[in-house]
Amino acid sequence: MKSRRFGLSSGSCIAGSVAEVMAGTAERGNGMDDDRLSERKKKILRAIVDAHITYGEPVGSKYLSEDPQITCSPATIRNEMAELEEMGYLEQPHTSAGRVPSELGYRFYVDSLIERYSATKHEIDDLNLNIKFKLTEMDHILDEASRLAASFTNYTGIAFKPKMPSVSVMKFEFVYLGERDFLMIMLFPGGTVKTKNIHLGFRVTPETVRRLTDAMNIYFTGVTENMITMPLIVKAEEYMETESAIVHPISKILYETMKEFDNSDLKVDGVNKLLQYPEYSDIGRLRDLIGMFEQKDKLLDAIEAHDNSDDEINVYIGSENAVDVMSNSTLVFKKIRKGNRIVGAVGVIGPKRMDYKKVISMIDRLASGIGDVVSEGDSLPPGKNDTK
Amino acid sequence: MKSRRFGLSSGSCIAGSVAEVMAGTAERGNGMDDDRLSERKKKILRAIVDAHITYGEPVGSKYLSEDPQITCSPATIRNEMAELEEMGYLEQPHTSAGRVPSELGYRFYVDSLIERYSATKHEIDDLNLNIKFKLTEMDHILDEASRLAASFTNYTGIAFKPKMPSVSVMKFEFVYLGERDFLMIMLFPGGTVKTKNIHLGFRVTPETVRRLTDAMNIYFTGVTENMITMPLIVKAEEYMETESAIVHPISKILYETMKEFDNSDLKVDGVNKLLQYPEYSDIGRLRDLIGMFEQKDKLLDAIEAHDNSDDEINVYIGSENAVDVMSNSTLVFKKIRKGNRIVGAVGVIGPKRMDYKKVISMIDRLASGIGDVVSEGDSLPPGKNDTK
DNA sequence: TTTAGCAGTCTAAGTGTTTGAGTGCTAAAA
DNA sequence: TTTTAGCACTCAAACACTTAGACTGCTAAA
Repeated sequence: MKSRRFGLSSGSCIAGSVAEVMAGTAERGNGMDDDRLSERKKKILRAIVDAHITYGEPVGSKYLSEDPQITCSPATIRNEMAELEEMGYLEQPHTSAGRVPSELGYRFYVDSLIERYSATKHEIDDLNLNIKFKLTEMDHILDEASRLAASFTNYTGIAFKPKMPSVSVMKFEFVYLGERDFLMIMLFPGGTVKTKNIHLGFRVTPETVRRLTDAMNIYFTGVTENMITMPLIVKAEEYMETESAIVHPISKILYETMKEFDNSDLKVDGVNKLLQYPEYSDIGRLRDLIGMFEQKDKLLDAIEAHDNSDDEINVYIGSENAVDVMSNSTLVFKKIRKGNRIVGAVGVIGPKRMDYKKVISMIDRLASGIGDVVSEGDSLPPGKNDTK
Repeated sequence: MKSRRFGLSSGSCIAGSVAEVMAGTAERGNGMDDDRLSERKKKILRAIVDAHITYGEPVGSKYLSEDPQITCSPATIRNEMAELEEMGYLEQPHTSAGRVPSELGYRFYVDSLIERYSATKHEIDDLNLNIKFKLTEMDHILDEASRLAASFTNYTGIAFKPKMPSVSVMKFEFVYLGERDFLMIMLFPGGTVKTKNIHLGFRVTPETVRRLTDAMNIYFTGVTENMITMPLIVKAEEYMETESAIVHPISKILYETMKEFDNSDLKVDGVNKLLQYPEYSDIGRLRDLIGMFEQKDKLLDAIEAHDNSDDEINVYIGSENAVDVMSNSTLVFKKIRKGNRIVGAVGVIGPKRMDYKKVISMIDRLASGIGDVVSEGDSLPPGKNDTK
């Protein structure tokens, strides 16, 4: 009965041809030297990782021997597996179980695979379409990015916005609504628009609001958060002459609005996707992980900590993650570049037994795609006519 | 060992004095006649519901006999419980277990309790503060409402926006950004502001944009979705004279924006809260329920279906819900009124064994509080100075 | 160096037993 | 008539025990 578990995919060994030279050297400096592995060992290791990713259960020698790519007998495979285990690539949950990839095993798999998977044309089109369609204003990028990541990979999606300490308003606009109410519109670089409803304790005329527009555009455009000083406010007040009282509340709101950029932020979407994986069928463990999504600081730290400068996909497997509730999960993310600035990151969290091929490819494209969309107009709003 | 399970709260019987006359008649017309219940039966039933809500396990006669409110012996309690079971208020998971409230039992409890719980002062203040602070623009009301509901009750929060078929723009505003780019700002009644980035295939001057502002304000304010007709567009085009080409894309965006109001929408927050309840420790069941949150239509139907006209809290216990994956859960929600229009609903979903006292009180206040905030300016934006 | 065969290990599943919480019933007490 | 004490009964949960079978590692032959 148990042997049926892998029966569905007798050809589930990695599709590619003979393993080429590995992609670069291993990133995380454990000095992993995959030259130590014979071709046959590599083949077996990959087959094990593949099978385990697909079925989630330990992989035995008998099953492997049925793989057309592997030509030797179960006994030989057992010998090889014993050596792989000794070398740290495999683990055995218990004596009479098959083997499971260790974190080092996954790492080998990921490193040797990272540069040569390509998604299907359909997937690419779908993804690009979604990026174009959904992501047009910075405001919602995080939301949509995490949602896309979740829906395209079937793991929990995360999207991260770092601190952006020195934003400044490109242009102010005010709309008079009534005696005590008007609308304050701030345009930021990159197409972000923030709108605030202002309700005053005193009356203003449309003319005052018009002059306020001038004053703000003269004195407060290009001004970053910590450049809002008393002298500047006084200047604006002088400009407003008798209506100087309006400057103070407005500058306060401006300050608060700019402060919103100064916090890093993290969106998580598709937590429920994890429910389908038996790894998280232990409610306690699931709760721990989800608890971490709630106090997002930890995850933020985890992402910000791994600030290696390269632009590549980051894959942190199990205990490679600093946070210990993630020691049974994998975090994959990639930074989003806009020109040469990092404006965020997007990725997924899932079981160590993650479909790395797909995830890496998807997150790679997603991050690049978002970067492209966001960069489209660096000083002008991006987007086609179908915006919001 | 098992007797310890209720040991923590020997006084967990309902705090109130002798049960008063029940609040109104039972809503759902099964003709439940609680005059059939003696005072003692009521007391026992309440104690059972209370204990079960707190500890989540069947309640036995011995435990009840320790309740200072209940003066008779376990044997008598057993007799009473047997009768309550016969009358349908209690159920027995198996012969040698204690009793658990049936749905009818919960219903009795809810109906007899619904009018006389009051939250602590601290809770009320906290809730009001949060409503004031967080909810100022219609755009984010759903998000925040579901989040508040979840965080104040510790169950999954939901917030619902019905179709609003006949909204119209109060005022248009355009901001010129560059040769091909400008910003379209639409003010809707109730303080909702929608901003769209427009990127044109041709060039425009600031003057064109200014005239467009006039044209739109003349012809398209107060116009509902299905009133955008060709004749109206032609009129606006005539007004724009040589720059008439701009009218078509703008009116299309207007139409699309107004259509956004014409869909009902549902936000769910705090799904993970359910993890803490043993009722959902069965991953399969949890998955079913969460699956329903994903295809929100069902839940929308469930809420829209229960369209009884009263303004009271709606409590749907177990199979009272139309959707069958919810047959083990309770849905509590209340509609949000703005003046005399229903603008949404807010509520929670949790186990049948829900802390009804707290939930009912909280949702009641939350819905009213949101209604108040939203109503503040019916034709003007609401909110104090600290908006967004 | 590879392979077949075999003994050994260990989990998962199934079975039987025990424990105790809780009931319903009966007969005595109030 | 109502309440209570006592007792026999039931059943789920916990535990111990057995069995089946999926693997392995080892050995000796190919």
